[in-house]
Amino acid sequence: MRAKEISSAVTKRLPRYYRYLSELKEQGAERISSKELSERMQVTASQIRQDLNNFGGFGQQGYGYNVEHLYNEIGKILGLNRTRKVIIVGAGHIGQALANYPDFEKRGFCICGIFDVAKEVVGDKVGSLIVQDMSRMPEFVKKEKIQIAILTVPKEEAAGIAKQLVDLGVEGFWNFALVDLKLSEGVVVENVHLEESLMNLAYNISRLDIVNSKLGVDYEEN
Amino acid sequence: MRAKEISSAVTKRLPRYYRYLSELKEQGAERISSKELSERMQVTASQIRQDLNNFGGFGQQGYGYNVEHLYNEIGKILGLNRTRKVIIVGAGHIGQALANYPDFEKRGFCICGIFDVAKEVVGDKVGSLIVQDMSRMPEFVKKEKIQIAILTVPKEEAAGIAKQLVDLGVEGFWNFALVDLKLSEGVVVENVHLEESLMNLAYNISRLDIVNSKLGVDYEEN
DNA sequence: TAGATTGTTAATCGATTAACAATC
DNA sequence: TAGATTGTTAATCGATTAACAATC
Repeated sequence: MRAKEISSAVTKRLPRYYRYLSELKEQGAERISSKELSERMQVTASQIRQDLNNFGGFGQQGYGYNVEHLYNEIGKILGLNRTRKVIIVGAGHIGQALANYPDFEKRGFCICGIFDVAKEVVGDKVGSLIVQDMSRMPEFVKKEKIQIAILTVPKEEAAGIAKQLVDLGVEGFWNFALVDLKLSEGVVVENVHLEESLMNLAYNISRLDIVNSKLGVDYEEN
Repeated sequence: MRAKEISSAVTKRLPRYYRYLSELKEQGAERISSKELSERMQVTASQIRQDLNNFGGFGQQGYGYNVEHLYNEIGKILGLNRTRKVIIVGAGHIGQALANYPDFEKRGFCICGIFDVAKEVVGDKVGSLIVQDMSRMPEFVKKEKIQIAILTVPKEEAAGIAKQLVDLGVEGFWNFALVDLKLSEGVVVENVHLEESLMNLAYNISRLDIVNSKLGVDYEEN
């Protein structure tokens, strides 16, 4: 495998391809052309072919792509064939909701612990887990060789906890805390900043309101 | 206000500016230059000035930007000064977690109802709300003039419910269901596709693993 | 006034789309 | 073989960065 970087513009589209292929598979489709897929996904066929060719020539001229094969290949590219050990740090509402999310295992993510500082929740059952006290986290992470941490702690705590976890060997974070974690080079952070997503919605709704209130009124091109 | 479209590459960065300005405000900063902000945010000063100038000349030569003023202006651009009525559809784990999320009000989002089909949860208290039966949703949406719906329902249900809500006057969706909603022109959809985010994390961790296992081994530039 | 920093134009860079020869 | 559709190169488009005159 070569060291060529593939742009994140491309790689961020892979999960969506994967999802559409999964649907096609369920529907019993055997093959799909970039053209037909492009119509379903509302992107250009050109983009699909370009994207896929970053990873290999999965298609065949005159035929298109074999659905099952392409699905499996993208799964491998995404690393969904491996198993990874995960803990959840922060057993608040979001942390608990994620702990109950059933599809982690399907993607190779094995949630094997959940931690919190609050005495009120320590000992509670969440999904199939028992909330443990935060003080037990370091030993657990080391012993179980935890690779990924889901951070659902207040933003003030996030940076400190993340740093500690990196020292304990954690390589990746699914970060729900509203801070930009600045960690060392070889650590992966995937942010889920719900509040920013919500503001995006607010912005787009506002713009819509303006357009609506303008309908029929002057439309100056200047 | 003119009809000029501002690219989403720009508008998606606004919430992050807003967040950094909020922090600066808390820290008591009165003014900030694009250069200093660029260092904090790890973007170029040029980009900051370009982005802001899409909306107006908020700065002053030789001085920079007034923190409080810029914060307020971006808040207005994002439409955070208005109040919007919101319902949550789907009182599963995520729906309940969001209902308990305290910061909605701060951003002008007033959660005034939560609905589900499951008899087991109807009547339960969630945050300050009582889960209502789905059958009562249409009347509620119309009477309360609900503008936004948060969709936390299974992906199979999402499209149908969204369509129904649009007919009832809903203008925007915060969509947590893993489907691409295809709705009419003037409807806003902001997706939170957690599973796709997770796959992104998986991809980046896999790449990291490959790099690590290669360290010290041959590094062919071809 | 001199120094700082913006707003804005021009240059560069990267991503998307179009086109088509290769080939199943 | 003829038709379909890929893989890939070239053209276009858009976004980012650099540069600098304007000005506080």
